[in-house]
Amino acid sequence: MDSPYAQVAVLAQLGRAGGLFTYRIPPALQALISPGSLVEVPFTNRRFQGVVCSREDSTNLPRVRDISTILDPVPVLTPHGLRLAGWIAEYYAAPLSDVIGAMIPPGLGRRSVYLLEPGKPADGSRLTVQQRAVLDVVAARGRIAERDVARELPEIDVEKAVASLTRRSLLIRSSELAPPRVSPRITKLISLAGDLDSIPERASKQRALASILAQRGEVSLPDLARLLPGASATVASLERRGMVHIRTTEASRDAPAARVNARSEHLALSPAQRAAYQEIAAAVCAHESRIFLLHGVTGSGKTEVYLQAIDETIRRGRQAIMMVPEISLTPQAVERVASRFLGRVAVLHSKLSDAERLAEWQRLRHGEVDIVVGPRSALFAPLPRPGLIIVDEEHDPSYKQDASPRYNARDAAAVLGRMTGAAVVFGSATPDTGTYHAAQTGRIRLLELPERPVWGETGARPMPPVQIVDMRHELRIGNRSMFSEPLLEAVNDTVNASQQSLLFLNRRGHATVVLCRDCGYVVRCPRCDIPLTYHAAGTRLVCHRCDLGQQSPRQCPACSSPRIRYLGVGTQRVEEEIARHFPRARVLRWDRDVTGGKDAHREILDRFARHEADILVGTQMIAKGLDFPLVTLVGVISADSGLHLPDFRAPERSFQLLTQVAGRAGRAALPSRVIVQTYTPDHYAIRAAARHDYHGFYGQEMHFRRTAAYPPFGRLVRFVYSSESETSCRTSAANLRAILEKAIGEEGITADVIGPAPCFVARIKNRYQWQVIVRGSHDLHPLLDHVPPGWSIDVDPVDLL
DNA sequence: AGCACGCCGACT
DNA sequence: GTCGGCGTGCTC
Repeated sequence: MDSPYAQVAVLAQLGRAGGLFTYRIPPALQALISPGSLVEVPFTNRRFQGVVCSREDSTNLPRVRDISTILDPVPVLTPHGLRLAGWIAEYYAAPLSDVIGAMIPPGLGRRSVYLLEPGKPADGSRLTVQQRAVLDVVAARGRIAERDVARELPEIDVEKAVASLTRRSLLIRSSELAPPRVSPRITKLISLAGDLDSIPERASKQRALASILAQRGEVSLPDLARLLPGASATVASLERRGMVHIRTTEASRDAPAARVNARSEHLALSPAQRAAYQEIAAAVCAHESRIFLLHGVTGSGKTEVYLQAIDETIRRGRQAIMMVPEISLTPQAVERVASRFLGRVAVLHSKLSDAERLAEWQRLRHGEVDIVVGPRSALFAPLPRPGLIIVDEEHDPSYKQDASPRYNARDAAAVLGRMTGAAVVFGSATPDTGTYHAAQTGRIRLLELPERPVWGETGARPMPPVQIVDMRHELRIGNRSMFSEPLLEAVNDTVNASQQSLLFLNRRGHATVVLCRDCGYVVRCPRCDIPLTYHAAGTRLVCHRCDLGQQSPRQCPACSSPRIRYLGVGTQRVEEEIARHFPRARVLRWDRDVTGGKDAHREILDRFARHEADILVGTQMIAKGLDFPLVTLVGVISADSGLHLPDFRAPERSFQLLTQVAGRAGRAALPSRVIVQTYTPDHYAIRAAARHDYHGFYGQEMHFRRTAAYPPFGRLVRFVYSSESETSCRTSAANLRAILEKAIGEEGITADVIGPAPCFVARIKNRYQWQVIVRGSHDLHPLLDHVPPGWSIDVDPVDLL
């Protein structure tokens, strides 16, 4: 235990070499430091945070510096967390320090603080007035945050003075553990305190606000602001008149859980659900790290199986992780967990501030909650004894992180399960073909829920029939609109029946291409080369890759023709057109362009759920996990978008998306249907989705994958090079190909090299992207050591775009 | 990330 | 002849 050295993963982007450095543990810290400890270490003239990975008896390095301090008495990584980090770093060829950086919450320190270097007084040095002033402030305060110095000395260029001082070691820059400064979210609640009629006629805004209050009673300020822009100023005026009463409350930051006011009870399980539950529960009880694939059609009640398995886990004193693809898109599933296990759930969602995230992390670490729900990072929750790890919608590509470390949280979950003896459940209606293949070959246990169970008195809920509409036929009969006759009729019937429709389109905005009718010029993003998309709001063109916006041209930039045409459709255009066809129907749109406050997305869904609209138009965001009982029609405007992308998984993604969207229909007892518009009605992915036939699709897809040696019959590694110079991409890529071919020979691996070629996304923000892909039947890791720096390495890529 | 060392154009 | 560009490489 008294090994004098430690390997420390330094939490700074220190290029390659894994970011691991050896430090001496000073005697005073000997008893305090163990693997997983968060420490501060000197690094050149600065200090960084680092995590101790191991203790060492000796070192042969000529110069080893001392660990400065220990920042937290409790290790920030559990032993199994450290082992998981090691596996991820190795398997995904990422620096260990990057992996550990991703595993501990941001906001765990990283706050820049200055302090005087001990034993290096400033006196002998020549200092500018500015530098002197900065030193004085730091000396007076001891440790002080950079921004606080700037605040105290507004007239001084603090950054410049500090740069000079740190260069001479008169000041050193270090970081300190930021205390979780979770300031309470104060909400003002406004109510009417006087007589509405005493407000003068001409203060119309005040009268309007007061009448809202008269109608609704107490209303929160944010809610008022939504109803009446500029409400806070109006409230202030009313307050001066003594017309309103203002009460402040501390809103809970535990938003999703807090919204749930009633604890829900377990539902009765169908025989298939019960069988699945019992196998999972048995594995949990036996501390057996089995992996299950819970394959259940949409609406088959996978969530209820998860919930009861979680219950079993926590009753046995272990903890559960439930991963969901993207939390803002699956509010309903999250709320079910929160309401079933009131007060025992930490919800990690993307909108948490650093301080909030840290607070949730601390709650988990201190054992205050034993269930964590969140996106892929939930896998890193600091749980002492995980007993169950659920990966909901396991096929979802968002489980793969698209920046270093490029890990797949689903596959890492399996590894963590093995390390901790936790049961792992992958759930999906449309499993990843690789996962299903593993289940077929017995490497993981397959649990099937083939039917939608009957709950309560509502009767059977069959899968809705899917009608494929051939849009080529619609063109032939003279219908050039985006809606086929059958779809229009169906929407009409649904509106008339006071039921709801979902219209799905895989594309935001208004028109997809802005084109000159005379010369064919297409307006493109100057940085990414892709056509810009027309958004009706503000007549702006937006790049869907880099978000750059510009005005739509009045005339062609190339030939000055005024004949500008807008081709293709997006959600905004569908929304407008549908409103034109059905003027009496109430239409809502839900996509990434939805603006407004934090809860704007949620509000749209809530309004739709309360039947405040008849038709919801959306992108693939509406495909996931939503459950609206009144939805009896799902329309897919164009099933083809995405199907023809240059990626071998395009059919699989299309099949999954269509199946998921279709699954939004018929969640309750009402008869429902799905209409799919397509120009390729005979494509096997579309036909299989229309039949709700996963196994049929799987069979065809496996045949193709085997022939092409693609996963799961082969392994892939993708290498991407990015540079402002296309030439440098080209030469680097050619060089990499040669290196890889040589390495394949040397290592005796069966593999081939695909490329080099520009990525499908050929340019992003002025940087060209080139890729080289290796496809092989062996483990390809031995090749990775040969790859020169500058290449991003993606092991098991989820797309090749 | 910084900051060094190290080879090629415009200046006292 | 030097000052300075940022291209590779190292930091325990």
